[in-house]
Parts: sequence; C-alpha cells; structure tokens
Amino acid sequence: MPQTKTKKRKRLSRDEREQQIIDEAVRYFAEVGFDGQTRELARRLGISQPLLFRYFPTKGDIVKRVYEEVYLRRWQPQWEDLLSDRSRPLSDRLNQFYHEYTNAIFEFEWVRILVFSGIKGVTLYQQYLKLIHDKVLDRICTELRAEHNFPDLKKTPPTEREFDLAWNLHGGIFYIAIRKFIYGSEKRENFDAAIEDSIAVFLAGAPTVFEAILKD
Amino acid sequence: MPQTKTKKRKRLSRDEREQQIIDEAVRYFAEVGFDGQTRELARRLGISQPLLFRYFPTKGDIVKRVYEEVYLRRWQPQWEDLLSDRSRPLSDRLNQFYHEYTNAIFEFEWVRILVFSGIKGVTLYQQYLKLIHDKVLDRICTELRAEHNFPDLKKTPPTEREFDLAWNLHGGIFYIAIRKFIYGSEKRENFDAAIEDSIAVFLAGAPTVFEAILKD
DNA sequence: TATTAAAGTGATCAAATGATCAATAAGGAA
DNA sequence: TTCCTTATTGATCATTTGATCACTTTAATA
Repeated sequence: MPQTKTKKRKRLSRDEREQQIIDEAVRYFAEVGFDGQTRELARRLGISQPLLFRYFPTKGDIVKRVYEEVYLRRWQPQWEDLLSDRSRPLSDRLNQFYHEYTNAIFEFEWVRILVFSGIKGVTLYQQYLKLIHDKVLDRICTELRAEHNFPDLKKTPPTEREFDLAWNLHGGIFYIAIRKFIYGSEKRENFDAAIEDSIAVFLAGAPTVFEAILKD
Repeated sequence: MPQTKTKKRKRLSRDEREQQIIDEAVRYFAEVGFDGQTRELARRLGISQPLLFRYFPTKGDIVKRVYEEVYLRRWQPQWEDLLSDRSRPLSDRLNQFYHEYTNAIFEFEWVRILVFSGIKGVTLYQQYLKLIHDKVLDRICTELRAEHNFPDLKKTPPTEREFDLAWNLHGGIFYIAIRKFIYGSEKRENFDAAIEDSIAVFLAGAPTVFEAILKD
C-alpha cells in the first residue's frame, strides 16, 4: 500500500503568496487579535512558519499591512458628494449613505480590527475618526442647517455641540456593529430598519436642539 | 558609607495583599490589556512575581477577579426606580439616570476592560448588555409609550424596532466613552451637554417614529 | 525572648514564540 | 533533459513568560 504522499510542495509567485498571506492574516488577526501567533497563521495557510519571515521582516510588518488592507479601499469618495447633493431630501441622502456605509463597514474583519487597533494605541483609527468628522459629520451639520434655514456655516462654523449630536447619530449606528461583532449578541443579519429609524429620530429631533443651540 | 538598605520586606495580611494585587491588576490590565505580564504586574506592586501565584493559582484567576471587581458593584438598583418614577417628567429622569450612569461607568478602567472582555469572547459583558436591555431600555420604551398614551405594554410588548431605537440612544452615549477611552481622541472631561442633547433629540424624535412603528 | 505560622523571595523549569539559516526542491530557461 | 534561480522548509536559537519549590524573613504569640 502506497504512502499518502500529499507532500507536493506548492510554489507560488512572490505576489500571489504575499497576497495570500495578507488575506489569511486579516481573517486570523480579526478573529483572535494581534497576539495571534505566526505558527498558527502559517498552519492555516498550509505553509511553514519561516516562510512568513521571507515575505515580511517581522510580525509587526504583517500587522501593519493588515491595517492598511482593512482600512484603505473602503472609503468611497462619492459619499462626500452624495451627502451634499441638495437636489435630494436630506433624509434620502442620509439613508443611502448609511446604507452603503454600513454595508461596506459592518464586516467581521473590519470592526474587530478597528477595535483591536484602538485598544493597542494605534494611530490609524484616529485618522479614521478624523475622516468621519471631516467628511461625514461636518456635512451632516451643514446640510441640517441648510434644510432649516439656520445661519449659514460660512458665517458661523458648526459648534462642538452640533458635532456631538452628529456623533451621537453616527455612534448609535456604529454601536450596532459593536453589539454584533464584538459581543456577538445579535443574531440578525439585517439592520436596515434600525438604521432608518435612527436617522428618522435624528432628523425629527435634531432641528429642535440645533435651534436651541444656535440661539446663543 | 552605609549601603542603602531599603530592602525591608513588607508583610501584609492575606486580605490586604490580595486587595492590593487586585487593585493594581485592574489598573494594569486596563492599560495594556490582558496580555500584560505577571512580572510587570509584580514590579508595579513592588513584590516578587511568585507571590502572585501564592494568592491566585493562575493568571487566569487574576483576570477573572479583575472582571468581577470592575463589573459588580457599579450598577445601582435605585436606577430602576428612578426610570419608572412617573411623578417626574421623563426628560428629567433620563437626564439624571444618564448623568449618574456615565459618572459611574465612564472611567478608564471600566470602559477598556469592558471592550477587552468583549473582544476576548468573555461572556461577562453579554450579561451586562442583558442588564441594560432589561433594566434600562425596556423601561425607556415603557415610559415613552406611557408619556404619549401609546398602547400599554401589557397588551403589546415592546417591539424589536422600539428596542433598536433605545439602543441607538444608549449606544450613541456609550460611543462617547469609546471615543474618549479607547481612541483617546477626546480631551474634554465633561460630556454632560452632549448627553443632554442626545436625550433631547431622542425625546423630540422618537415619539414620531414610535407612532409609525405602532401603527402596524 | 524564644517559638512558629505563614508571608515573601531567588533560582529555575517548561512551554510558547519570534526569528534565523543552511539545506531542499519546484519549475522555468537553455 | 539539464541547469539554475529562488520559493520553501526543518532544525534550531534566544527570549519571553506562566508556574513551581526550597528556602528565608517577618511579626504575632506564648
């Protein structure tokens, strides 16, 4: 009886192998955190552990690439135009934006690596928060003022309190992802209704508070 | 010249030492995560590393005690009565509750260990989410219906969509803590205004959406 | 003051883990 | 088919880290 010789070594091109490693590293680290071991990562890839160090000088370099892979290429520049497109009701715009945004973001790997990175003191997510602040919340504040004929932003820039309200909307929606992926407490797949309702509450309630804020 | 003999060994009682270890462990693990090393923990305590194992069989037991220390004794049972006290406007009750709640909760150690535990798959925080669901959100839904003469909960229990709205309020407020302690992106100490505004938006916007939900 | 229970420590073990390197083998080029 | 580049690996090192144990020191007590 012949021995099972499944030992046929596979030889991939530099680029193929590198991409394969990163893909698996994203999955693996998202699952167990960045303390995951290189040996286990190699095992999942079906390769030897030293091979990892042939492609990345240190484990830290793999981690860095994982960040980039997860963060970059997820933001869609057209979202900025979408939010500012006054030919459509703000309600429509917000719903479409958060629908698309959560579809792009609410993903096991993304959310968990996001939280891991925050915990480990990585600055990358701070950049991401800044992106949300500058590209999303600022626009929401602006559009909300325009919709209700509040003072134009050119004269009075959005106050901290207005930003806080926008953060509250965003954070509430993001918290859905946390409940889902960090604490595994939600079985549902679809959160569209919850998001729509959040936006509806915001649009119904925020103008009143904005008005009070802007009175000062 | 005499040698500096600061080596005077301190001998504490069993209980004192144990509490001292736990207190420092809470600080240390909140700072670096549960991958922190026993040697460094011992160094911060000014004791030898083996002594830790004199008090706790394994590192895992220290971690378990840290959880308990951080989670238990923070929930105030009187909050449940506060939320249900219809002699006061709901707005007052919510403001007082979230003011006291965030003062008790928004603390470096608490928030970070909370997130660590969620990431590492610990079930303790799931229990905490259940607490929020049963003791806070359920009451908020109930009181909101009562305030607007919507169908009594005895006849129609709160729907998933109503809970989602309440989660949105709670999550938005909690997200303030995440921004503050996980991502270190906020310098402010005081978030009372942001919390008040969040509640105001919720109370101004939610009834409309509740009404729409309950029409079905 | 002498005794003693137990708080505390230095030395050390064993396993885990990131990293290195000489040797092997796949597969395209000649 | 033979040669040769380089992808790939087994063996191994060095460090980290949780855990153990024989021995030392403290301070309450008789």
